[in-house]
Amino acid sequence: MNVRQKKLIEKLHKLERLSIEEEAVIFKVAPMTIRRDIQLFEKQGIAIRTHGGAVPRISEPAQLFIQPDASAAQKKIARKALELIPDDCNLMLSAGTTTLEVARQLAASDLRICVITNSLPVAAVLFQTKIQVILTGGSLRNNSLDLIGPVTEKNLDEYYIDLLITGCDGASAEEGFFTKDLNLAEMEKKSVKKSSRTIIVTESHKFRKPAFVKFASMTEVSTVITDKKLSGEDASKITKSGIELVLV
Amino acid sequence: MNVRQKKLIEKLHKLERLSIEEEAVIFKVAPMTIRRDIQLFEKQGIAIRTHGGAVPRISEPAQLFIQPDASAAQKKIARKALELIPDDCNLMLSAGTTTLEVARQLAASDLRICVITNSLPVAAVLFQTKIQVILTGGSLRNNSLDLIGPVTEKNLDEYYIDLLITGCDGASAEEGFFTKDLNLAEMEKKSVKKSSRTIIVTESHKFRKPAFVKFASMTEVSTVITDKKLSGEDASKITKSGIELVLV
DNA sequence: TTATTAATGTTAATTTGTAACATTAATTAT
DNA sequence: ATAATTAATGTTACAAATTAACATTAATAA
Repeated sequence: MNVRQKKLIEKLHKLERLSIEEEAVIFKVAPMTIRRDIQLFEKQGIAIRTHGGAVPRISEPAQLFIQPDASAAQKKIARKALELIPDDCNLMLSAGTTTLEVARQLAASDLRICVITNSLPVAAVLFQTKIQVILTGGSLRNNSLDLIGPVTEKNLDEYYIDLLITGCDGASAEEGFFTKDLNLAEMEKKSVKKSSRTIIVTESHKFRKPAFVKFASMTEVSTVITDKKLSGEDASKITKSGIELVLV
Repeated sequence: MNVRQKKLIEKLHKLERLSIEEEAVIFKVAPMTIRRDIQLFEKQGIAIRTHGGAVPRISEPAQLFIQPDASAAQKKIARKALELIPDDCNLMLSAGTTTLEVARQLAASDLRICVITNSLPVAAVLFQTKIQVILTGGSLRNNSLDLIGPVTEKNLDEYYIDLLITGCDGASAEEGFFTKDLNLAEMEKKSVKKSSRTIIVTESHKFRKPAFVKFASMTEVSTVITDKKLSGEDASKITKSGIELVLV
């Protein structure tokens, strides 16, 4: 491994793309030499060759943090949620795809707040932004990148929470909000009780499938943000119980 | 966005590579069509074009979890550390590049243990393995992916720890082990005191630069694993104070 | 139905990649 | 130190992939 190759690898580690033509000029060697370097890096699993260059190859643990992009509806819901977050507050963001989208938009916003979360993807998105991130401790679930268990709940006692933003696996205009996991429900229950205000962010189709365990009744939440496809019947039920309903 | 394009994106989301030739056959279209699809995906930031195809583009939060590969010495040290981990124990793995390498090797091992850590990369590496992962809560540091602070320390009280494996920023055969960060030192002190045994894993060059804050004196640790470049003088000092020294 | 637009296919020219061999630089043995 | 050997780099001709321009087909609107 020579100096040129080390410098090229350094660039890859900095997540830079390599252009064969450019690097050949920089190092004053034939393009073929850079090409051979890049072939070596690909064999070593460091790079992926592109047409005319190479890009860094991301290692496996990092790939676990890839979360699918949010739907258009989720993006709109998240944008609306952001408007309801006061500056300089303690926000609890629980795990979920819609809440992750809230985190993404928070990362790009000017809000200076403190976010408490049990979701590793949320923490990852907010890492190295203006936002202070606090992770609840606890057991890492084997199927999703979030923390649950008695210690997670105990951790919540350490903080004052102004606002909770959470999603749900299922919902009902009469009953309230549901999740599929019993342990997760316990954690959500505690969060709802602890925080001064609760905003539910969820796509409207969740209202057509109540899930396993209830973690909050409708009257326990302050605001529900969902999309316009919500049935008129459900909408009126929610508003009648005095809950703020925002349709996007 | 048509059906073909949706299916191609699905593949990318599953982290699969696309081959223009293959996909052209699968969807019974001209290679040019697939090429155009892939051009679109690149514009959207979903894919990176390679020579003859495309690979999924990893999103930014995931990229934060990329940690440089361990050195040859670190790999050897980690391998030795693994031999000293009993099956069915509670292991505390603190944050650091050498401990991360221990985690990588643990992930590939047959050990069935529970790992408590304050490092997000360690948690990521051990995610979805046989190993149960517990994260301490606390504040996410802005420069490194680990958790520190009073709540982190309080979290440690919740667990019994058989063995602590940790690295250091600096070391001295007389004084003991050091770290650069005051808050981190507090956390490390507590870990050392809590755990029945402590193994230090560190490259020998750390013995030539004592760092800022001491978190453990030499007699508080059980074993030191380092490379053979350790000076004979340091080696004899360590063994004379009754500490097990393993040179790899 | 026809006009218009969008999507896909086809082709030739360009660029990039490969493989084989030539040349130079670096090691090793003598 | 010099020759022999090996490794690294350069050069060339050829193969493959990409691009760009235009032709064709399918889809949509007038």
